[in-house]
Order: sequence, then C-alpha cells, then structure tokens
Amino acid sequence: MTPRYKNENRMKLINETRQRLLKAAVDEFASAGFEGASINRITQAAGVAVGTIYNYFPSKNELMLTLLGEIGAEHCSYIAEQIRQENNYVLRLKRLLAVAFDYVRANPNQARVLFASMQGVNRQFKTQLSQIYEPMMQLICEEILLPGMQQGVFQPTDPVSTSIMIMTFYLGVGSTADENGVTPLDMDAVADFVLRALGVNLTSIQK
Amino acid sequence: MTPRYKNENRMKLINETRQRLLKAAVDEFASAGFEGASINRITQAAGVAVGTIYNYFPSKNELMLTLLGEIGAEHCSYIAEQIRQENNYVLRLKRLLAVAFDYVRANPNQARVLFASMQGVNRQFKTQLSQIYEPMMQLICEEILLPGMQQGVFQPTDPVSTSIMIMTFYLGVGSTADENGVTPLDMDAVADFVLRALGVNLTSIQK
Amino acid sequence: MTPRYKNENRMKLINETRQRLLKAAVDEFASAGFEGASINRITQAAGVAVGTIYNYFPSKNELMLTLLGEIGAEHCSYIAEQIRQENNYVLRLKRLLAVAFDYVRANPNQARVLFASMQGVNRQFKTQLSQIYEPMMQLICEEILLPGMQQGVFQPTDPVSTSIMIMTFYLGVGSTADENGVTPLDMDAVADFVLRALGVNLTSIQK
Amino acid sequence: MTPRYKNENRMKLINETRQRLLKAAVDEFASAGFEGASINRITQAAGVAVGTIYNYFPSKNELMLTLLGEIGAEHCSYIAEQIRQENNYVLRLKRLLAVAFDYVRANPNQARVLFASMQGVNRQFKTQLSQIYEPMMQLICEEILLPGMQQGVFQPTDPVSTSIMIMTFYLGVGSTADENGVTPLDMDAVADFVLRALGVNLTSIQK
DNA sequence: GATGAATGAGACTTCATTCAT
DNA sequence: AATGAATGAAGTCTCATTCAT
Repeated sequence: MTPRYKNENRMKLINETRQRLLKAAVDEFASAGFEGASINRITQAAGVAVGTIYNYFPSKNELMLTLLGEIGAEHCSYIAEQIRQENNYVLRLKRLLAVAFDYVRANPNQARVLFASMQGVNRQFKTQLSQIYEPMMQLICEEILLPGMQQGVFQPTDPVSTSIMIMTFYLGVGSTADENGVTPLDMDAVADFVLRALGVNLTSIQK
Repeated sequence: MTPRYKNENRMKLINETRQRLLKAAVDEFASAGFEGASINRITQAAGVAVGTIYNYFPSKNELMLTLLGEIGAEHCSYIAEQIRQENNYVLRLKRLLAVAFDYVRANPNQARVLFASMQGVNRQFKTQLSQIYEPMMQLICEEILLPGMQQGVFQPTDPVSTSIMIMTFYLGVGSTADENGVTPLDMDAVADFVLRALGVNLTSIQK
Repeated sequence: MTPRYKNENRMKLINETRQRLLKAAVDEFASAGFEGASINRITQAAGVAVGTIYNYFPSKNELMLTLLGEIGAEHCSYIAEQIRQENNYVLRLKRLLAVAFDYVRANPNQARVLFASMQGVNRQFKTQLSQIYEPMMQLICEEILLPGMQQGVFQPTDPVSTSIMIMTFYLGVGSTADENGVTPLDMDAVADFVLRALGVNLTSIQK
Repeated sequence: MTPRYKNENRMKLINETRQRLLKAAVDEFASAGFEGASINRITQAAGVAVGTIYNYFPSKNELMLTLLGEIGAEHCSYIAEQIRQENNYVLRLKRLLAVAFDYVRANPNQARVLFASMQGVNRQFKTQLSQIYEPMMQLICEEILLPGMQQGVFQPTDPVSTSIMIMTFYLGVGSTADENGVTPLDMDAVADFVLRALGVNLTSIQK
C-alpha cells in the first residue's frame, strides 16, 4: 500500500529543493544576518512557496543550525583532506592558511555566515560552531603542532591554547574579506606571521 | 532672560538621559544583535518613553552608528593613553594586549557590540568601525612597530599588514570572551605568540 | 475476477483506518476544539499520511459532522437500550442519569466533543446535534415522562419543555467533567434533584 | 517633564478605544469561538489598526481572559444586586432565573462567550470562569439556599452540590439561546422545575 | 487507497517610527 | 524635551487542502 521506496526521480527533486533552500538561506544570512534574514525572501529566492521551507526545516533557528552544521562540516573535512596531503608540518600549516584564503574566495557567503556566527551574539550558534570546529582544532593540535614540536620544527608551547590562537587568527583573517572574498592581507605575510609565532626559522626554509 | 543655573540643570538631565539610552542600547545590542534589538526594550531599560529616544537619535541605525563611534573612540583613546605610558616597544605591545583583555573584562557588552559589528554582516557598521579604529592602526604601526623595527627589537616586516594582523588578532581574541568577559586564552600565552611573530627573542627579556 | 477474500481483507483494513482516523479526530477535537484542531496532528496520531484523511472525509468540517453523527447516534442508542431494560419510570429516569455519568467516565473525549459542540458557537454543529439527539428527546418524553405522568408517578407538566430541561441538565452535568471524566457532582444528589423536580415523592421509593 | 496627570479628554478617548476593542472581541468570539476568532477582524471591527490592540492586551489569550473577567464580574454583580432586592427566598430564586433570561436576551453575545467558555475545551478559561463565578455560587448557597432551608421553605439538601446544580442548570438554559437571545424554554416552566427540585410546595405560593 | 511535498492564505505578534498632547 | 497610543508593514509559522506519484 505504502510505496516501499521512493521513486528515484522524486527523491532527486526533493533533494534539489532542499539544496536550493539551503543555498538561498546562506545568501540571505550572509547579506542580512540571522535576525535580519527573512524566510519570505529565502523561499522566494529558492523559487518555492513560503510554507515549503517548513517541510524541510522546522524553524528559522533550526534552519540556521542545520546550515551551520552542514557547511561547517564540509569546510572542516575539506581542510583536513587538503592538509593531510602534505607531510611536512611547516607546509601543513602554510597550507592550512592557504586553504582558508581559498575557501573564503570560493565561498564568500558561506564564509561570512560561518564567521559572523562564530563572532556574533547568538550563544546557541556559537556553541554549535565550536562543536563543529572541534575536529579542526584537534587536527591543528594533534596533526600539526604536537608532531611538529616533537620534530623540533616548532618551538614547544601549550598546544591547546596555541591551537585556539591559530583558529582565532584563521577566523579573524577570514572575517576581513569583503563580499567578493577579497582580503586586504597578503597570504604569505600571514603565513610568515604565524610561522614565526611558532618559532619556525623562516630563513632556513625555502618558501 | 532664562536663568543660567536652570539651563545648566536642564542640560545635565538631558545628558543623563542620553547616557542612559546609550547604555541601554549597548546592553540590548549586545544581547540581541542589531537586527534583533528592540527600541521598545531599549527605552524601557532606560526608563523613558518610546518616543523620547527619537529626540536624541533620528533612527535605530543612527543610534548604532553614534554608539559605535562613541564607544569605539573611547576604547581607542584609552588604549593610546595606556600605551604611551610605556617607552619600551616590546612592553608597549604587551600592554596593548593586556589592555585589550582588561577592556573586555571591564566592558563585556561594549566589547561584544564592537567585535560583533566589526565582523558582522552590516557594511555600514564595518566601514564606520574601520574609520574609528584607524587611529589605533596608526598607533600600532607608527608608535610601536616602526620604531621597534628601527631599534631592532622587531624583525623588519611590512608594518601596515602586520598592524592589520595584530588588530585582527586583537579582535579575534576579544571575540572569544563570554558574556562575563572571560576568555579561554591566557594573556601571557597570547603575548608570547604575538611577540614571537614579531621576531622578539623572548628569552632575552624579563617578562 | 478479484478473489472475494482479498476484497474482504481490503475492506477490513480500510475500515480500520477509518476508525483510527475517527478516534484520533475525537482526541484532537477534545483537546483543541474544532477550530484549534489540526488535520496534520490527527493524521499523525492515526499513523497515516496527511492526504489519506481526504480519502475518507472531504473536509475538516465534514469530518466533524460525520464524527458528531456517529458518536451521537451511538450514545443515543446505548442510552435507549439501557433504559428500556427498566420498566419502572422513576428508575428509568435514574438510569438515564446513571448512564450519562457512566458514559462520560468511559468516553471523556467523546463526551467533551459532544458537549462542547452542543454548547459551542458553531451553528451547523448545534443543528446537527439537535437532530441527532431528537430520538433521545422523544425517548425521554414518550417513554419516560408521558407514561410516568399517566401512571401518576410524575406530576403533570408540559412534557416537551420538561424533556428539554432534563436534556439541558444532563448536558450541563456532563460538561462539568474534567479530562478524566470525573465530575464534582454526586450522582444520587443529581438524581434526587431531578426526581423532586418531577414531583416524585422520594420518601416513598426505595433507593 | 512628565505630564503629571493625563488630559481628561485623552483618557476618555483611550478608554473608548479599549471599550470598542472589548466589544468587538465579544462579538468575534461569540461568532467564531476563541480559536476561530481573528485579531485582524476584531481590530477592523473596532476601527483601529492591527497593532493597536497590543497596546491594550498583550495577547489574544490575555484579551480573552480580561474579557471573561470583566463581563463575568459585571454579570455576577448585576445578578447579586437584583437578587438582594428581594427578601423572600423563593422569589429570590425565581428572580435569579428571570435575571438569567434577561441577561441572555439583553447581551446574547456576552452570554454566548461566557457559556461557550464555561463548557468549552480550554482549561485556562474554565478555571478563570470558575473563579469569577465563585461569588455567585456563594450567593446561591448562602443567601438563598441555606437561609431558605432554615426557614423551611426549601427541603434540606447539601447546599453546595445543590448550588452547583442550580448553576449548571442556569448555564445550560442560557446555552440553549440562539444568536438573538431567544430560548425554546418558558421561564415559568424553568422556575417551577427548579423550585420543585428544591421541595417548594408550588401550590402554596402565588406565582 | 496511500503518500507527503507543495501551496499560499491567513494566523498572531513585533517592530520602528510618528505625532498630538 | 517627554509621552505613549496609533500605525500598518513585515515578521515567522500553521493551516486545510491538492495532486502527481
């Protein structure tokens, strides 16, 4: 009686609608902030009726949380993947920063939503993001700083608070980007700044 | 014709009302964000009627801009004053960070409004803040970095982008504070991080 | 061509779904009222898809009318059956009240829907219920009051308006029940009240 | 600075608006029920903008509670006043019923809202009304039934549950009224019914 | 017959702002 | 300058109902 499995085509359409909604939500949140965002505008941009969005997300708040979760996780896993392709810890750190710049340029709206939420006023969103970026913190700590210190390429410091500072810096730099993803900072200058902070002797490595 | 003392008293009352409104606005913006803030709640918290606020600020937007201007300028001049009491450039930088932490602890709501606006989504507020923090950028650049480099205590780098990075870091660290102004970062660790990034030989200075 | 047993099975399932829907509707109407009731919640409680209910009832309004018709008729025929088992007219009346109490206790939600509709604001529902309770009015009038008056156990009064008053009282007492079907009134006190109103000499009958 | 007392004219206008809103709300609740009522329609009927009603009542729910409180109290005090003009307890009871009929005829919408709330589905409204009608219950109990029993004009019964039954009957009869306040019941028949229920020997009093 | 995504009207409520007092 | 009632647009969300599958 009940269709045992959904028609594939139907499933695809539904998923497309969901993606259109998320995309429209990112754009709206990026340009108006969470409180200033309008569900009406989001659905209009996604080309569906107002009510439709509530078939996918139970509330504006949940929409935001879902969105933060999905783009945050995507962001993290992309970074992890990129970094692990590099074995040298100094280069891993440089790549971390490079990827940050790339990401912001490639997805300026996503980045704006992430960064603004991270440094915004809503405690729930901040908590959600801390949890999502937890693996990235661990990555920095355990797959860059700790082994790098053991190898002696980084000066010994408290790895946890150093990770927080790197993350903080990463997000801060990301936040300086304008709506096209362009920042006033030169990537190499940023990398040198951080590497020096970690005690890397820059003259001894080829850039 | 009007007695002077009466005018003075009147002016004082008016100024007090204005301050109460600004204070209430800071609290509201800190807890709800700009878009989420309510003029009704602000006036209620300030103990005046809704209409009264429009005698002082022509709109919610102007209220925010004025507020950012005033607390931003106060913040900057306080920092400048503190820093100039120190002659050693390394200690100037340490004091800059110390003052940042102090400020956030002492004025958590002001700090939240400033940082959230700086990294938020509203272009107008960002522009306003960049202008306001311009003197602080110059301070870092011309009264810390440049003379420090000339003295040889800082490694030579592009002073402008280094100033931006320090500011960015400063704001980022400030943003990690919770509603009581407490951050997960230890101030000394932060100072060491930045000083190393500037090429200061930490072992050669007494902390 | 279609095997009969398959049809039978199908019919049974369909009827079960219908019953589940009606049951869920009673519960929803009882707890939220007609206007506050939600088709979504009803179908969810019944374990079917939203659309399914429209295969059984053309609209929310028709669902209510059908429901009132079915439970009202059931209520009436149950009362009639119980009463006719008694030959003494005084005892018939006592049993009428006893059955009312029993019914409310056994089916608090059905009772709530019936009573709230009867005394509610929707004219269509009131009309529907008057028609449904017409046989009960006739029962009271022709099978209790009139013969009782002829026998001299009830004082002569206008039987029609007395029937209405008894019904009114019956419904009023039912409406005092809480969600568990418990009323603040003692059944014997109620019975005595009504019997005295009908002129029965209570001291002359064994209770 | 603050106007010490409101301009009288202004106060009158504000009160008029409040009364118009309450009147419109009674009419809307009477014709659509609480859940079906529309704030938009109420404000339109009252001739004010939608938002205005929220300057007077914080929510639809509170509007209803206020309304029930005000018209319920008015109803009770009117009844009390009428009844106390009569010294004979039998006549007091007759007047109670007469006043009920009068009230329903004179204020059919108010009565409908009261009765529908009393017997409706919303627990909060029922509780509110029980509290409001508490003085009326006491009136019946202590100023009619108890002294009447002491005088021997009423048969001795439990005065509390008898009061509840009289109230129940009162409300039930009121609920039979149509939108013009006309009921199918004759007032004298109703009075006789209740008086007999209280053991009054009707043949001995001049009606 | 069963499904549930889509619809868009309409629900309540909040909002910044105005203006007569 | 201070008041706060009035405004009506716009907010989020729920709703009964439809219909392609």
